[in-house]
Order: sequence, then structure tokens, then C-alpha cells
Amino acid sequence: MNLSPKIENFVLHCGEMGSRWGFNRTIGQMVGLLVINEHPLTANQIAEALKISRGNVSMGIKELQSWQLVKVHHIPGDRKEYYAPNGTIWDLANKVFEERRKREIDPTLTLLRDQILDTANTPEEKYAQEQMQSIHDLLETVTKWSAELQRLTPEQLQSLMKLGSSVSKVIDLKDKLLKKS
Amino acid sequence: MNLSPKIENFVLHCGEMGSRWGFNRTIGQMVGLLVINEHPLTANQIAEALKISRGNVSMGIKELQSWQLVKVHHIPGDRKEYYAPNGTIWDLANKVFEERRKREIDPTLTLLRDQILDTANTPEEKYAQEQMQSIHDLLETVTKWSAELQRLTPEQLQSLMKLGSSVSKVIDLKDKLLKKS
DNA sequence: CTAAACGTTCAGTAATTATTGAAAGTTAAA
DNA sequence: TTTAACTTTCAATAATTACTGAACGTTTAG
Repeated sequence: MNLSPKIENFVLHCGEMGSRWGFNRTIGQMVGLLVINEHPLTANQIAEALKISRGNVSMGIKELQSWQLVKVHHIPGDRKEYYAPNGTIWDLANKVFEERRKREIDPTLTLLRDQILDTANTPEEKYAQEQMQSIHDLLETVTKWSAELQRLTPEQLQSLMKLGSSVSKVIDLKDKLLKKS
Repeated sequence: MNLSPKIENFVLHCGEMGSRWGFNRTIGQMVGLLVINEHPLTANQIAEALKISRGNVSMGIKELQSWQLVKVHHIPGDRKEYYAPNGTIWDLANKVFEERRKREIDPTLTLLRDQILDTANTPEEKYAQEQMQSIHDLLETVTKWSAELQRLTPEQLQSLMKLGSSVSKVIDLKDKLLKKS
């Protein structure tokens, strides 16, 4: 398991990105490695390629499974587990979004709702609640939108983009149609 | 500068979120504190409220300024600097997105483009390039979309959401209109 | 000019997070 | 049942990241 410079470069970059997207560097590299390889890899191959311990691979895989990002393959007559990405690039990105929504946005929305419902005792609390309401509305809007986008196939999205239409134009169209009907 | 339990709760939560959004916990708390307070705060007030050192506040403010998230106020006859959020909640969110795009997405796109243009020497590299192409397309699509969304006011977005229309319906409409014309 | 009031920097240290590797767990072939 | 081939776990430790506080810089009032 020796990586070509090109592929190594990509894998290292995935590591840097991974640490900004909710994983650590090593786990980012693992995803990169799995994505870039056409065939599933064993834990030992991963350890060798990334020069990390076998135990670390095991923990990384566990973490990735909690994000639903990898799936396990088996080869008849072979007891090793072979790991591969759980879906297309698009699927993986969706899963990360979805999981982060669950872990970060949803608890925040709950907290904000609780605070907003509580009565404000002072002018400071009044202002605080208004701000929390803004954050709440923003998060709700963004999550609803991303849910909408996730429903589309990448092809749908791209064909829309390629039409060169801006979303605001589409919204205008929508508004016009609604007024007519 | 003593925080009410309600507000402290919010600020602590911002700390947790901050560490998942590209800052550290303390900086997240600083943003929370500034956002929740109607009036700008001095560095000492921030240090006292969050129970951190004066030096740490200075570093945090510097970091937040590099993200364009705070602005400085001055009161005539007062040498202290007063810090406040640089815009509405919506503005702040946009700035974070924008900054992360610059720092993370753009360099990734550059790397991917370089690799894709390079000639593939082996079948593995061929497959690797295909995957990189997918990632490239995904990132481009997502950034273009988020740019579109950023152009809209929160009101526009929310009114659209409240119509109960899914984006795919809007796309269908768009397609129909294009065929007719 | 001096002192007071503020902001910044950064070396040292504390806190947190990631990794290793040895031990224990699991499975299945012989 | 034993053994070999694999995976998992986790305490110890390494690596990274964040924080403090003292020293220094700057500005202005007296």
C-alpha cells in the first residue's frame, strides 16, 4: 500500500479538511483514502498507507460508522473486513450535513426555543430574546433549505445552475405564478 | 458584568458551537456575549463576564476581526474600545460562510483542478481523477448555491419557505416555463 | 515629562485531543 | 479444543491547542 504522490497529496488535503468539518485529521485522511480507491481496503492497508497504528484505524472506522460514512464488505473465504465509502460523494456530503444538523443545530434550536418561551424579566433579557429569535429563525430557514437541496439529485442541481438562472429569478417566477392562480 | 443564568446558558452554548464552526470555545462565547448584549462591551467587561484573562480577550478580538465579525465603537472622551457584532445575525452567518469558503473550499477546488488536469498514468489514477471530479463538481455546485442564497434577504427566504413550496416544485415550474418560451 | 489607562504580544504552562501498543475479545478453521 | 487471524478497547503518553500574566507599546491628561 504505497500511495502515488498525487494521491498522497489528495489524502493529506482531506486530512486538513477533515479537521475543519467535525473529524480529526486522521479520520479525514481515511475518508480520502477510501474515496480515492476503487476497491475496498482492509484495516491493515489503511494503517500502512497512512502510517498509523492498527488501533487508531479501528477507532477511526468506528467514528466513521457513527457518521454512516463507511460500509463493510466481505470476501467469501476471507475473514478480513474491507471498508468502502457508503455511497457516492454526494451521499457522503448529505450524510455529514444530516449528522451535523442532528448533533449541532437541533440542540441549539431546542435551547433557543426554551429561552424564547421563558418570560423576560429585564430589558436586557428582552433584547437577548429578540436576538435569540433571529438566530432561531435563521437556523430554521437554513435547515429547511438544505433539506430541500438534499432531496435533489446532483444532476438536477447542476442542470439548474447551468441554466444560468439565479435563485432570485426563480423566486420571482414563482411569485408571479402564484399571483396569477 | 454578571450574567443572568439564562444569558450565561446561551453564552456557554455558543462556546460549544463555536468550537464546531471554526473557532475555539472562548471565541464562540465572545460572539455569543456580544450578540446578546444590546450595547457594545469593553475588553475588560468581556474578560470579567467570561472569566478569562485580558490577554485572551485581545487575541480573541483579533481573531474575530480577521473574520470581520466584530466592529469597534468609540465614545468621545473615553479611551476604551467598545466591541459589537459587525451586523445582524444574518450578516454574521454570511461572513462566516464567506470566510470559510475562502479558507477551505477555494484551496480545495484549486488542488482538485490541478490534479484533474494532470494526466493519469495508471488505472488507479484514472479512478482517482473521476472521484476528484465528483468532489469538484459538488463543491462548485454547493458554493454557487450558497452564493445565491446569500443574495436573498432573510425575509425573502422565509416568505418562500412559508409558501410551503419545495425547491423541486420551483424547479419544475422553471422547467415548464423554459419549454414554453 | 510622568503617570495612568488602555491595548498587544508571546514565552511558559495548562488543558484538551489524538495516538500508540499491549491486552483482551471474537471467530472460524483444523 | 486449540490456534491463528483478525478486531476492539483503553491506559499511558504524545501532540496539539488554548490561556495566562508579565512585559512592552501607545496615547493622553495633568
